[in-house]
Amino acid sequence: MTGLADIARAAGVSISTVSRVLNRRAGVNEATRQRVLGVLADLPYTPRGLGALQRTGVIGLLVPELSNPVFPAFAEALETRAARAGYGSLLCNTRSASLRADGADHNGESRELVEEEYVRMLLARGVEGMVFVSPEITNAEDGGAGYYGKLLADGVQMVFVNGGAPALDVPDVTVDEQVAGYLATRHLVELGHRRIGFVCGPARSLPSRLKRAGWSAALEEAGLPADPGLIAHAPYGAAGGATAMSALLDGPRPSAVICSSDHMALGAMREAHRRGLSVPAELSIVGFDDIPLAAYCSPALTTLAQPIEEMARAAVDELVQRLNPAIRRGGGSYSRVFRPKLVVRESTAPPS
Amino acid sequence: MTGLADIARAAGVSISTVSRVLNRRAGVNEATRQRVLGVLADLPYTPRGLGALQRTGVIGLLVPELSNPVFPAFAEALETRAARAGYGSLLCNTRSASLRADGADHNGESRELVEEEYVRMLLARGVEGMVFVSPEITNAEDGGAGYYGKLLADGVQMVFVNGGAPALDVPDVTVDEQVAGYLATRHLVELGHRRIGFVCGPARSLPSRLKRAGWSAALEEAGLPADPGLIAHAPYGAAGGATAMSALLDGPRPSAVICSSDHMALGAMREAHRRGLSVPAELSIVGFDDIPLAAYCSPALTTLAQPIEEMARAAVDELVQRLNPAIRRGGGSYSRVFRPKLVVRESTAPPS
DNA sequence: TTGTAGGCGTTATCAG
DNA sequence: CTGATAACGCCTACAA
Repeated sequence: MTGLADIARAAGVSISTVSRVLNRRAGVNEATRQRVLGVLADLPYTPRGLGALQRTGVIGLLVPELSNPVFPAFAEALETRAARAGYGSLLCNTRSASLRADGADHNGESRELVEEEYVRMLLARGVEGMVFVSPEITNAEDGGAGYYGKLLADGVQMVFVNGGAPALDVPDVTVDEQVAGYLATRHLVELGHRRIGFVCGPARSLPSRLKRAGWSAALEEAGLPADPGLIAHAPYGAAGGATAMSALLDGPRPSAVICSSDHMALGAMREAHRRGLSVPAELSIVGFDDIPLAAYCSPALTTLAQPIEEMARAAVDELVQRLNPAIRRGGGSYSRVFRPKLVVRESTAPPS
Repeated sequence: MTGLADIARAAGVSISTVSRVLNRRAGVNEATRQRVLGVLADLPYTPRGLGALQRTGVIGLLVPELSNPVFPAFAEALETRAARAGYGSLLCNTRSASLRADGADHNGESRELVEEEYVRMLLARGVEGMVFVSPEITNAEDGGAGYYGKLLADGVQMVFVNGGAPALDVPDVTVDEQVAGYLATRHLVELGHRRIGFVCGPARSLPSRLKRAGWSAALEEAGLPADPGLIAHAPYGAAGGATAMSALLDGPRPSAVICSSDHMALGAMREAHRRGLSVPAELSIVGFDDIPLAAYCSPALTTLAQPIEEMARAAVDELVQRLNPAIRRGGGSYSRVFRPKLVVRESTAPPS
C-alpha cells in the first residue's frame, strides 16, 4: 500500500528523488539520501508495478512438470545461469499431461491452454524472455505455428529446450534422444545381449519416439530384430516403469531393457526384484537422465546423462544475447544438439 | 511491441473497447466484438504490463531448493490448489544454502539476500500474496522480524509452510518434525532395536534439531541412552546420507538408523550395501518425506510421510482467504500443525 | 542537486 | 454501447 509517493511525502522530497535513491543512482545529496533512507527504514515500503521500465531483468522458465527430477534439475541449472547473467527467474509448471510421471490429466484442462495461460501471465508480469523446457508445442497440429508464431512476430524472445518447433524460427537446445536410444542399446549389444526390450514412455511422446528409432537402429546394426513385442509403453515415472516391465516379463523374457527415464528404470528394477530376478545378473537395465539418485540406488543405475548444465548454459546465453537490444539478431535459426553420455554403473552386465 | 493502441487503431475503435473485448466484459456490441477479434487474430498482440490492475490473480511460491523432491512436490501441490482457487502461481527457487541437498553455498551470496530479492521481484510483478516453504527466516537473528515485519506492515499477505517465525504474526502450516523423529524411533524400538542411530541433516537446520528432540525422547522413553556418537550430521541429499552412514558404521555399529530425509536414507542404504550389509536384515533404515521413489527402491523404504496435499491445501486456502478484501482479518495468528504418518515398508525389521 | 512534466500499457469511471 | 479521460506506480528526460 505504501508507494513512492508516501515515502516522498514523509521525507519532504519529490518522488523522483526517492526513485533515484532506490535505484542507487548518482546525483543525490548525501544528506537528502540519508533522510530518504531514514524514512525508508521506518515505513514499510514495497515496490509494486512495472512503471515505464522496459528492462525488468526477469525471464520466465516453463517446465512441463516437477515430478521427474530432470525438470527441477533443468530449472535449477537455468536459474543459476540466468542469475549469473543478471536475470531473475520465474518458474512455471505447465503440468503437461502427456509428460507427467503419474500420467494424470489434471482437471481435464488442455495443457496447451495452461501453457498459453502461463505465457500470457508471464508476459503481463513484464518478463523479457522465456525458456520452454520440453514444450509440447511440438505435438500441436500446426507445430505451434499459430500461437507461438504470433508471439514471435510480436518480438517475444524465446528458446526451446528438448523439443523444438521446426515450423518456428525459434532457437532450440536439445539432447539427441535418438543417439541416446542408440548408445543405450549398443552398450547392451556389446555386452552380448540378444533380446533387448524397451520400457518406453507414452507412444505419442516425441522423445520416446526418437529413442525408439535409436533403439531400432542399434538392433538392426547388430542384426537383431526390433520385435514390437519388445516394447511396452507406460506413463513416465516409477509406477509406469514397473507396469511396462511387468508386461515385458510376461512375454518372452528379454535379458536386458532400456528405459525412457531413470524413474521408469527404477520402477522396472523394482518389478524385477519383486519377481525374484537379480539385476544385473538376470536382467540388465539402462536408464536415461542420470538423476542424482541413479548413483545411489542398488545396484547403481547405468544410464545416459543429459548434459544439463551445458544445455542450460547454452539456452540462457542464447536468450540473454537476444534480449540485448544492441544485438538482437532477426531471429535467425539457431539450433544446438548435445550428445548424451553413457554412464556405466552396476545395473548392466553380460547375460548369464 | 504491439499494444492495445495498435489494435484499437486497426479496428477503428477506442482502446477501452479493445480492453473490454480482451477481458470478456459485457456491454460490447457483437459486431464490434467480432471486428476487434478479427484484428486480434491478425496482429501479434501480447499484453504487457500491469496497468492500474489491483487484483492480478497471481500468487508467489518460494521454495528453498529443488533437488530434494519434497520441494517440487510441495510446489506442485500448492500450485494445483491455487489453480483450483483461480490463482496462477509463480515459483521461485531461493537456493537456500543450508537446506541444499548438495550442501553447496552458491556463489557466496547470502540466502536471505536471495530471498529478499525474490520477494521484491514478485511484489514488483504484481503478486498478491506469497507462500514460503521452509523459509530460513526462522534462522535469522531477529526471527525475520525486520524485513518480513515490514512486508507484513505493508499489507503483504503471506503464509509459511514448515518453518514459522514466532516473532511474526504470520499464519503457518507445519508438519510436526519432533513427532516424526519420535514415531520413527519408536517404530524401531518396538521392533526390538537397542542401538538406534540418526543420519541427520546439518546441525543448524531447525527440522533436524526438532527430529533429534523426538529421537531423544523416544530413546529416553525406552530407557535407551541417546549417545551423541549415534548421530552423524551431513548435508541433506543422498551423498550426505552415505557420508553420515559411513561415519556411523565406523563406530560401534547401530542396528538401525533414522534419517532426516528419504534422499539421505537412500544414500545411507547405498553405503550399507557397499559395505556388504543387508537391509533390513543387518541394518534397518527409516526415511522421512515419503518421496515417490521411496516405494520403488529395493528394499522399499519405511518412512514418515508428510501430508503434502493437505498442507498445501491449508496453506493456499488460508492465503486466498486473506487475499479476499471482504474478509481480510487483521492478520490474527493462525497455526496448523500436521501429524506425519509412519509408512512401514521393507527397510525395517527386527534386529538379527 | 532537485522537482516538474511526460511517458509506459493497462484498467476504471463517467459522460454521451 | 462507446470513447474520452483519469488513474495506477513507476522511471526518465528536461528544466530550474
